[in-house]
Amino acid sequence: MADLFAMLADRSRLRILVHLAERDEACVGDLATSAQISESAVSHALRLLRAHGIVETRRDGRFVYYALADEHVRVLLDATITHFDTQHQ
Amino acid sequence: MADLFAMLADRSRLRILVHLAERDEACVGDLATSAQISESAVSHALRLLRAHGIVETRRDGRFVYYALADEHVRVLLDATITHFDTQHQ
DNA sequence: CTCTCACCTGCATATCTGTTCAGATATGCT
DNA sequence: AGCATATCTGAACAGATATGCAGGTGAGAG
Repeated sequence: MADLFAMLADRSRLRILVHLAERDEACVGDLATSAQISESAVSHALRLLRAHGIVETRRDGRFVYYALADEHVRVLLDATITHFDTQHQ
Repeated sequence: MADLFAMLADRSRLRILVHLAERDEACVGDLATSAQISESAVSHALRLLRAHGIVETRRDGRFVYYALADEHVRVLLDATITHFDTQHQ
């Protein structure tokens, strides 16, 4: 349980996950540009997320598409986002 | 947002928070024994949680009672707990 | 086969984090 | 005031973590 939260406790990973929650799936390069992180860092981050079962991959030619593996993470993110929206005006 | 998750990303703090979620409030010594952490570590943990607005304090004589500052954290914990219950049988 | 593109991986490093220890502070009691 | 209890604090150490770099892999195009 702490492990799950630990995966959400990093700005880069959070950005990636929020982008994935919005788009259903995305490839590494897109995530790197939209989240403003180097491709290497994105790759490292995705590896961790994948190892923890938070995202899953689909290969299509040269591209690897990542998506949330589990609706629960989306729910958790949504809940937290709306909390912050209502909390800080 | 990452900061909130970071506070939940530690076994000791999680234990403390779960105990607080069950009991409404508790003093440092009780949390130390029930969560099986040294009083010093509990104190450090509670200081962080307090600094992040996750718990709040009430002094009563020599005792300091801690409680969840915000229903949202309880909701988040409950949601995650039930998720893990349904996930792993 | 070679080249390019998209992505991955190991290493090094700098930074952060949690815990313990020792000592400080605060409160109540006699 | 002196003492005991409850909690706090700062320093220090060990372990974890995120990032950039340099090179490696896999897949399609020419």
